Amino acid sequence: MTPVTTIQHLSDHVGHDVELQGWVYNTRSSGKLGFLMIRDGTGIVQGVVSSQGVPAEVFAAFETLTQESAITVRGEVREDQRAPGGYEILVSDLEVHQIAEDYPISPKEHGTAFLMDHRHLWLRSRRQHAIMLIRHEVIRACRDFLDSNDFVLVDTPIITPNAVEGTTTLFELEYFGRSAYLTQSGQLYNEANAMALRKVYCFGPTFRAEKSKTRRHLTEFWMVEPEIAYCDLECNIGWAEELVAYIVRRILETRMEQLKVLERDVGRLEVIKTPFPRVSYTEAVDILHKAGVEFEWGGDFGGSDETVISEQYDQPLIVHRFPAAIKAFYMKRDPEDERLVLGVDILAPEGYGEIVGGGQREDDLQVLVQRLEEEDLPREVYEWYLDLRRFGTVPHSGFGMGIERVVAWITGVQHLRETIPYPRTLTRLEP
RNA sequence: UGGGCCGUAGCAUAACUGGCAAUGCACCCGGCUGUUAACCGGAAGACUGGUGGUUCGACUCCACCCGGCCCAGCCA
Repeated sequence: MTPVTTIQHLSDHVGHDVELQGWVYNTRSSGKLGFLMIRDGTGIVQGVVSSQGVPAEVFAAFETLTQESAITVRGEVREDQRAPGGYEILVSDLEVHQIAEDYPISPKEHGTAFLMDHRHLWLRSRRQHAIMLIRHEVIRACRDFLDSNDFVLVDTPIITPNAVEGTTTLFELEYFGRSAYLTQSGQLYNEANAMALRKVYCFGPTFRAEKSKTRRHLTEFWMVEPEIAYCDLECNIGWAEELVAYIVRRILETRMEQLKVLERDVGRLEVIKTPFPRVSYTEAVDILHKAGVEFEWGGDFGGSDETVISEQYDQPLIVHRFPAAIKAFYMKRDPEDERLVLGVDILAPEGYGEIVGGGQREDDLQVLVQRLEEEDLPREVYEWYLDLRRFGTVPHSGFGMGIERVVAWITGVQHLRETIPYPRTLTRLEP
């Protein structure tokens, strides 16, 4: 009985017969010598089919194979310098489960619109496979880091009755005769959960109906949001930078092969270490001025501003203490400067933009009520949230980290749409 | 929602100043016992996104429509 294995474990079987279950990635042939690239979901390996070494019907079966046909092959694992990857299978038996019809994605170049229309098939390609493995590892690293530091996963609702930040566009849905919205952040619920369980996080999909058409935006994306009771801005920054550094370290430890497939310059990742450089918003404005960028204190940074600022460093950059006017109502005022709030963003290097946003929350009932009024937000729907300031209010902080932006930065891909299996954007709902 | 660009064979591109729509890949047929996105030979495949206009003649110029991409705003 030939043991079944997977391509990622082939090196354990050199010199022995194995069985692989997979799909045809590509075929080549030199007359009576056939080369068969086999893909099995864990990797790609070359199979060699010799007309002299196999029964005639096996070689005939090889000749019928098309791209993405489903097959089982058996044969001896060999180490061979001529094989891509260094290992190959000397095929002795080939079982065809299905001959695939004309596969739309050829090994040559395609446009992104075409590939996105075939996203369900594009995921089989080497590059997308590598991105998905890294995405998985980024998510696992987030969970491992938080779990091992005594954070409790407490889920927050996807369907919500009102906006977290009134101004942002929400996806509205009909909920048994009344309006409801898809969540754009679990934060307000996180704050309640932190008062119950001290250190918590939520991890789930987030929805923004913004009409943004840039490579940095999706309408549906995944976010991990930690929230910590008895934690000020400094404490919050510490958690955020340790999380980011942990993720980078983990990917370098476990996914070097995938980073190679993506031709990522890993030197840019290997230098990442805490503490990250910090600048206040006001210092960041100075950086812009010194770089010759026209920018008025009080405004929000645009994508190109962020790039100019973060390019001064080879580390993720922590920007803190923003003007209150450009941040949400729940951000705590800076006791040392009333114009500012205790917010923090982390900008990824190499122009990948904001990967983390958060801050210390306003814990004073009167100030919070006043901020709601200033923002013209309906107080009734926030009554439960205000309860958190009536019953044992304490300093607390939290942040959200966008998974796709982190994956884009680590993998070095240009567009967020390749970092999620089925991207949802302004112009794309299928497949 | 503004600004810019683009729609040509299944895919990726070309066609100069308005004059017979071309090349590569994929598919099909044939050749090749070490290929590396193999290679060599052959065949097939297009009302050039839509509607109208200018012209002897439109892939090419003009108007409108449809679809997409990039940039900006907003954000993670």
